[in-house]
Amino acid sequence: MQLHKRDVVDVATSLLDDYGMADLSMRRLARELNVSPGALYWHFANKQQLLGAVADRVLTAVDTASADPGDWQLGIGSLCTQLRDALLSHTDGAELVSASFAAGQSRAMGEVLGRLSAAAREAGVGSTQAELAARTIVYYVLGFTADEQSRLQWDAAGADLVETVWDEDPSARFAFGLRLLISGISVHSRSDA
Amino acid sequence: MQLHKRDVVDVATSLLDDYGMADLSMRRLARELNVSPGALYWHFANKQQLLGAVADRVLTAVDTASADPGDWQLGIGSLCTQLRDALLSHTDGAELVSASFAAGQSRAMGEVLGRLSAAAREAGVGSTQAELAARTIVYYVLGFTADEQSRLQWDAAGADLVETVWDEDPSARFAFGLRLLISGISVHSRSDA
DNA sequence: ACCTGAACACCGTTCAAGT
DNA sequence: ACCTGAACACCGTTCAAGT
Repeated sequence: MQLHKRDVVDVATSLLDDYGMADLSMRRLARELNVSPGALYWHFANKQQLLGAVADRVLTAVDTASADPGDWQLGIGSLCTQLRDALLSHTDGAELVSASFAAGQSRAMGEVLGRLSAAAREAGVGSTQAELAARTIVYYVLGFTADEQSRLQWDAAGADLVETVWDEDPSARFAFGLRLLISGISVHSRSDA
Repeated sequence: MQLHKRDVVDVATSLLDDYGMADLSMRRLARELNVSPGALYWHFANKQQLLGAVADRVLTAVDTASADPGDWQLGIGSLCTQLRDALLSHTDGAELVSASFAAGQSRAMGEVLGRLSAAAREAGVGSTQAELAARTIVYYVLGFTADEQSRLQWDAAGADLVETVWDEDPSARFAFGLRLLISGISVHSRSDA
């Protein structure tokens, strides 16, 4: 039967979950799909584009279209929490989405950025600065979660008992950084431009 | 004559500057040094460790030991500006340092983190939160600069005229995000813990 | 239109053996 | 102690040729 983009992304995602990014190669993916490596290049221009599609699949768990909550601080908080949860629910999820975002291959991250900008404008900052604030938040969420996930996966792999202060209540730690950013936005929404 | 770590890092850095991360391979590096690939593994455990050494070389331009300026906001600002400048002065510098930082292979980034924590404590936040604030700043600087650099390199390579709002005064844009974070730290340094 | 086969030009890492 | 040679087990991508 025919190979469809959907099947490719499905299998790629399960490969990611089971073995991580290092083992998510075009050749291995083709093997798993029982096609030749070249077949993938009929459906995707290159590996980056394929990874972008997998990133967008991971991000389907993030609701980027829900009605505005009216409270911008809450809006940012819940969106970022959803984003972090989505990344943590796949092996190397943060690394994958970071790379795809950096390469400009994730449509979904574009939407996240849009929602965050909207929230910042709602807070009362100008639209140029709202875009900047949104990006700052994204850098934080991706950086924090990639860090968290690499530690999680590191001491899930045998290296027990190394749990430092880092492993205690990551959600609270995550929320703290977010509060820092939200406070910053608050400050810049009144008085000075 | 003998191969020393210093020579390896020297040549690796010039390879990075001339061809970028994608072409900084162990085999290519060995070729350039007129040794066999295996020789590198006498001096470095693996590629990650070697890249960490190159990252630390890039970061020698960042002064992590200067006397405290007394003004923590200025201290954070100048350190981050130095960091960004250092990254921008090597091809794929931000990507390299990001990866090495994530892999825990950069001694220098550890020192940057320490200096930022100290500045946050000086601002009046608790030491646990100071560590978090420092990481948040690092995620921002690395994320912003990697983004900036990839755009710079992209439209240095032929794709002219695509200059959007992104390319106008990146330094001012960088400073804005930094101000956001510094404001956030200010807020959390008084009243609430 | 969609895929195979086979090639091209590479990788990182290991390790017996040499000096 | 330090390095070579050669191997192992892979990569991403292209493209004529097949159906």
